Amino acid sequence: MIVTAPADRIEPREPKYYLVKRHLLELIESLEPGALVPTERELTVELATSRTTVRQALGELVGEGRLVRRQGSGTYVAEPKMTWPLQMTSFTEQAAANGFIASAQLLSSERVRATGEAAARLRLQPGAYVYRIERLRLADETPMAVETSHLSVARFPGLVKAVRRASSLYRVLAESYGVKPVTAEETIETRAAPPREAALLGTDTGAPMLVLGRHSFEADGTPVEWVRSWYRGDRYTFVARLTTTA
Amino acid sequence: MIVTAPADRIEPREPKYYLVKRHLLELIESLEPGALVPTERELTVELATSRTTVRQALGELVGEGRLVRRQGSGTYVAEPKMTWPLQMTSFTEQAAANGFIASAQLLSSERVRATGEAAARLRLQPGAYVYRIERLRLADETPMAVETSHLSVARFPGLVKAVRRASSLYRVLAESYGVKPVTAEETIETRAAPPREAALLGTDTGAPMLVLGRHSFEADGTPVEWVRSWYRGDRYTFVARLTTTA
DNA sequence: CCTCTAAAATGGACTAGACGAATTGACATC
DNA sequence: GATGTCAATTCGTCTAGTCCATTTTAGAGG
Repeated sequence: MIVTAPADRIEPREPKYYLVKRHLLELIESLEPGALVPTERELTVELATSRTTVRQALGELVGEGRLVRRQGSGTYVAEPKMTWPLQMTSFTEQAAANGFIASAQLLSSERVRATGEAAARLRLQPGAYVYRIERLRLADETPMAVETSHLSVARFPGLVKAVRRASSLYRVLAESYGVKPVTAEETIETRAAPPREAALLGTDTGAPMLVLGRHSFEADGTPVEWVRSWYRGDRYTFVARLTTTA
Repeated sequence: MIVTAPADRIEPREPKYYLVKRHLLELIESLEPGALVPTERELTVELATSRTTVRQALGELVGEGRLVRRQGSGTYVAEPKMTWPLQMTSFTEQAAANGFIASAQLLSSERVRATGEAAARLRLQPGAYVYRIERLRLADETPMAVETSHLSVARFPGLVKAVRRASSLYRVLAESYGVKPVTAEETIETRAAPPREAALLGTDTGAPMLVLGRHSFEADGTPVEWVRSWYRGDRYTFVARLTTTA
């Protein structure tokens, strides 16, 4: 039994690069991770197209985590993506739950005046001071995300000193300030990688990224922090576990 | 107080197209949604670059939902993104909560033998029959997602007939079969739009998309359905609300 | 005034090629 | 055998252009 749509079915025309992409997908599925695929110039000859078109197809497959390009070397079949849970636990705990050792590399920490968005999120007067802590998050030495946290200076005096020694911000908040976020609102969207984030995460400028925003609160509803994290879209699949609250 | 990273800071070089992108971002922020931005050929002259480079910058901004391109007309500043909650409620209820009227357009419904993944997800023997229902989800007539659901034929006999009349699959499950999913695992990843999905959602092949997979279960852990939905990455920001379960 | 038609303008897809940067491998040298 | 050097190969970036599809605009004709 096959029932097709009643009406005005759109028949999209397939761009040429998409034919190349499908050809490559078949090839990828017949190979093992790590295997070398033909060079861009070989593909232009084989598929009778230009290098630009081949690169567009390759680029999408790289962005989807199916291929890895290495300049000077070649293009290879990628390892499968990792899944990463969205949970109310810290990065450190999430990593541990997945069998990784989490660490953080402090990129910068500044005391700045809150911009409109940060001030609103943290429920502060515009112009109030906030810490802006930027860290590269690693799981087993592999860079996973670039994370920029915003916290109120008035609320957490001396925070940066404590953070510079510890890898878990949540532990510092709990142990030094007695603050424990219990709810959070997490947003997810797609973005192209800026040069800096791309370099830190070992990918190319413009590669598709997943940007997570976390806005976390204490039990009484007081905002604790506002974080924006950039993850490589070709490496991670996010997983949220949902239940009926009713 | 500014503390920079201790070590080997990478100084990424900025591709030329990224300079164009930043220039355009400034322009966008100075304009209202709906405003016309210069044509590609004008930008080529103004920024002393090639059209390919201009188009790369424009393409990323379109993918991020900042610009809208209309062939034959021009490129315009886009409306802000919509946020879409990840909740254990149905599409119909989610839309209602956001003030939209949800509807569905049936694209196809087939009775097919379960592939490896569908069989595993629904805990069926490989080769068992499943319904594969493909629907275009609309909120206030605007296409939001292309949704492909998989459900066991043995478990829900005659399902497609019921679905053809109703817009809410969850309501059909509850009213006709007495089945109510209470937990779900939702995965989120980035993908480039295939021609078909792009056409259905009114965007271009290759545009960045968010692909949501939903795997839902009854209270006793029995899998109910497995769904894959394609959303336009330039239109929606997903939001998950998290709480500590401990 | 309205309607139809043709031309102009715009974005969409693609080509062929240039040059640069990173890697690899062969080869000469020690 | 170990090491350094250089050339070939690979991907990375960018250019200048062609041709097409769609939309808009201007004008001709009623």
